[in-house]
Amino acid sequence: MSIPIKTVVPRQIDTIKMNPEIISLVKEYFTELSEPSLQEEIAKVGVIREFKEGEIIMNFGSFVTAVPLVVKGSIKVVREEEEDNKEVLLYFLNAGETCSMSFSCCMMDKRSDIRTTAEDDSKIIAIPIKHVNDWMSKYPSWRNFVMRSYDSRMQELVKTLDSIAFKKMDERLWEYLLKRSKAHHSNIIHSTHQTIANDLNASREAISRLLKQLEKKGAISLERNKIVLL
DNA sequence: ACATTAAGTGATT
DNA sequence: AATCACTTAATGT
Repeated sequence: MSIPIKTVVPRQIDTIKMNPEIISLVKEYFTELSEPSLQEEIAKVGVIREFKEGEIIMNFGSFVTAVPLVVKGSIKVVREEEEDNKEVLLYFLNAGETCSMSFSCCMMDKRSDIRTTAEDDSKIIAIPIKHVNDWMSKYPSWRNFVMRSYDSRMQELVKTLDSIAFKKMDERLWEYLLKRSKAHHSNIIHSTHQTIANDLNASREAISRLLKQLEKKGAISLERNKIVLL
């Protein structure tokens, strides 16, 4: 049988289709981006991408080609210490948020210092970087949005910094658990003690013991691969 | 039933 | 609090 070769339909430049799904997602999760013309542009150039739980979205060293607007799920942002292969958990990105690191990477045209993985099944609107810059001068709300996400991310980082510097492991663990349950909108956390230990740069045994204490206090209950906050 | 992986324990530094 | 050297428990094949 012969299959007719499909010719590429030439696309009119001035009438790129808007993706209506993107418009409604922006309206729902990024209310700050209120200018209709901005929303339209996002709907034209944005691409919806979905990631399965555990999937690596961006690895170290790769060039950042798009800025993500997270609309569903949770994304884990991690930095690696070159020397001894250790990871530092920077933060989780949830719906309605964006990655400040990607802004700076794309504006400096730098390779990524970080790795992002889908903590949950996640969905993002990917904005190709060339627009990210254009919109900075074109749309005040976009500029504010970028600035504000820098600011809140900075605060977040300062918090984790002094958590590491001044807090004991048990407090850090508790904060970590709260953060994760919040990110998943669920008080059930699916994770091994080993993974938690890696995120907090602690040993597995230490985490196991601290979790046991929390269980005794009645704050959580433990099962294999599962922690339930009470 | 057996192998593999996760979690628990105690001793040592 | 880390590391080691186990043990025990849960799960996958």
